[in-house]
Amino acid sequence: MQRVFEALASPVRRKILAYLAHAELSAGDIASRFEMSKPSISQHLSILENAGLVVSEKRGQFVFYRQVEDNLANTLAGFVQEVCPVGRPLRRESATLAGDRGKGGEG
Amino acid sequence: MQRVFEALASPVRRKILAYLAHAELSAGDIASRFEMSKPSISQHLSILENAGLVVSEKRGQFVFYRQVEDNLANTLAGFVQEVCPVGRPLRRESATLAGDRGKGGEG
DNA sequence: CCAATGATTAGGCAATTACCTAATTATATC
DNA sequence: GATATAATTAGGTAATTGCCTAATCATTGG
Repeated sequence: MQRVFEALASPVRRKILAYLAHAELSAGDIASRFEMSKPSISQHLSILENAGLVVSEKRGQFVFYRQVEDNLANTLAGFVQEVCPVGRPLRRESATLAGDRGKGGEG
Repeated sequence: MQRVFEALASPVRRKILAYLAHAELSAGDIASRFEMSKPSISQHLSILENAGLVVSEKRGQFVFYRQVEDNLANTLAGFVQEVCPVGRPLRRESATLAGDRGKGGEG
């Protein structure tokens, strides 16, 4: 949990997570989206991986990164439950999402 | 949002938020719960306040702090929506909370 | 006004973070 | 094996963070 919040404290790392929201990307793909050296991005990726927010898989020359879906949402949801006085906003959020069930799909 | 995540990166600050989940406390009340100098706690409190997560109110000699309830949950919920692939865990969370409605109470 | 209490501001220091370049490791291709 | 490409590791530096003590500001009460 500490590692998750440390990881999220960086704008670069949050942006990486956003990139990985919809697609798996190689380290180079990610680095090319930032004006920053590849080693720096590699470091950011390892911080995200140590936090359990992403996993990497080597295929050939490339290392692909993807999100570990459950960890981020679960960690934040758990934290909110613990620290928020009542969790009213989350409940409101819940109502909305609950209303969606049956329209979208669970997975 | 950057300030919120920066604020949450510190264990001390998260613990302060937890203390403020159920009660309003003075700066001294909070400081007494940590093995840390009052000025340091004061600094942590100002970081939380600048992030919009708490507000302070001076009454007599004392400065009382309390959570700004909506901001934390809303910020995190918004972030999860943006960055999580599908939001499945949040949906599951939702189902639970939705099931609670009618039993507990909305406020 | 003067002393006591609560809290913040100021100033300084150690540890950490974030970045860079250079070097290394691993894979693919010839 | 030699070369090119992808990625990480190593090493170094500037900026930031986190903590402390001392000093200051504000309020209460004799």
